[in-house]
Amino acid sequence: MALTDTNSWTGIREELLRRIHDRVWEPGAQIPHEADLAEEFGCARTTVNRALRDLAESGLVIRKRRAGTRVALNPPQRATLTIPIIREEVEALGKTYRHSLLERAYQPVPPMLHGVFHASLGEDVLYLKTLHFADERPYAFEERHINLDTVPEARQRKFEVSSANEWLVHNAPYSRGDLSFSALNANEDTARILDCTQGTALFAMERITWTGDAPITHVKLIFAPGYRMRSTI
Amino acid sequence: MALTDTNSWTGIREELLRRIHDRVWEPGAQIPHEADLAEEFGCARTTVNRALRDLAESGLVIRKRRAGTRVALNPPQRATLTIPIIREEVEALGKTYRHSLLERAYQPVPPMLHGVFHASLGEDVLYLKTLHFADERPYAFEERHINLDTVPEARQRKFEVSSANEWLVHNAPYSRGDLSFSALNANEDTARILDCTQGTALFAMERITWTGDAPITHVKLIFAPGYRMRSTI
DNA sequence: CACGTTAATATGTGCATGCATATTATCTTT
DNA sequence: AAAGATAATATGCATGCACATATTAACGTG
Repeated sequence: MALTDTNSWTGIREELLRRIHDRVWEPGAQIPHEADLAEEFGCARTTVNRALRDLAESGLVIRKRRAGTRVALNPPQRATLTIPIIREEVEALGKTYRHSLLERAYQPVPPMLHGVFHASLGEDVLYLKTLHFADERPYAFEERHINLDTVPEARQRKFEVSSANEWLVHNAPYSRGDLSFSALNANEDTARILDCTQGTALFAMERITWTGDAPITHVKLIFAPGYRMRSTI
Repeated sequence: MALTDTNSWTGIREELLRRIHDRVWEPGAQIPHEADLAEEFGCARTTVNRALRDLAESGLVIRKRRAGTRVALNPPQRATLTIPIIREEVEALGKTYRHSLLERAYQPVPPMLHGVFHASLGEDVLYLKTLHFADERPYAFEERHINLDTVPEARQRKFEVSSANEWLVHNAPYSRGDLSFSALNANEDTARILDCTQGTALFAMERITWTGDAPITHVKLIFAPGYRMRSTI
């Protein structure tokens, strides 16, 4: 038995992981209580708890009070992806970033968003169209709606120097958000803006952020051809 | 000062969050040490530690030994997305799932994967082409390479009844993986297979999983038109 | 003054313990 | 026997303490 260092919580986590991987404990099976494991590893229950909590967080085991801990039947395949600020993403590629504001207007809430941005908001929505460049080549096209009820200060901002994204990140922290990714064919407009041929498959990301119950902003980002969003599990 | 319940670690986390959101502590600024906070909240240092650890995990604060804790300058926008087993995803939509194995062959490692599946593997790679259906309509097209050095048992499997994905999830747990998403235009083959017109923008997901240093499998999933991958922040 | 050594300090983590809480099993009561 | 009250139990969480470790600041020596 290749013993890992079993008196650190990470060590214990590794050992538990090994037992799950090696099917010492089958999927769905119950594993010993914290107290027993603590005794086996010769450590405090707190330490085992820490390890189990961590495994539960990553979805590998399911814990319920009184019911005990069991190995997850279908270990959900979770990936955490970091959505960077576009400027940083571009600069990380070693390219110079620039953005240009194509349009800034006060618009009625588009029908698509009536469900989230309550229709009662009337005209109080700021609409922004921005193009992000990497080394002077179009990188992503952004359409954004900002809820002025939630973020009235946005009215004063031109968003010409610093992008709306960065400003909002720093000034209107959100508590939760919905995110979705899709593929779409470039229409005439986006093809022109992103400098590609019509019909090209483009990667799109849509996001709505909220603070509490109030929507802050809706963004749709359409990336230039060839974009890949990467992540690790 | 709207006081939250400050003698639970979650309560303390909320209060700290509030101070960050309300800019009591500006981005980049140092926040008091655990000991001071513990005294202020009248709780044990451990409890404050727990709260701070959690905030650090979600990227809102940066912690360094001796250097202290400071509010993150650019709170990274992290999203955890769960990659479901296709069958479950389809069934969750209330549709009936079916898959069909289009091809099963032992192939040399494709050049694209030489970097990961070491070329020395020679022919020991199982290649699978699978089509997943939802209510008898194509849902996703899957191309997969399985490293038979790592998972020799796969040689015995036909993968006609249970899909390779499910079998691998249960029989070859991975320790890490690379994931990427992109958009592509349907070529003649994929258009035929997914029953759409050539050129349609399709959402694709690529994934390589490893156990330790040994690659297990590479999958490329191309979804039928209209697919959206959703997540929450 | 440059550079390596040492001390101070903030977080990281372990331990023993006790109580809280959710959930299940068991024991009543009707 | 069905329904409701009660006890048992496994995890969740807080406490106080001690020591480990990384990092910075201060110090001292050539």
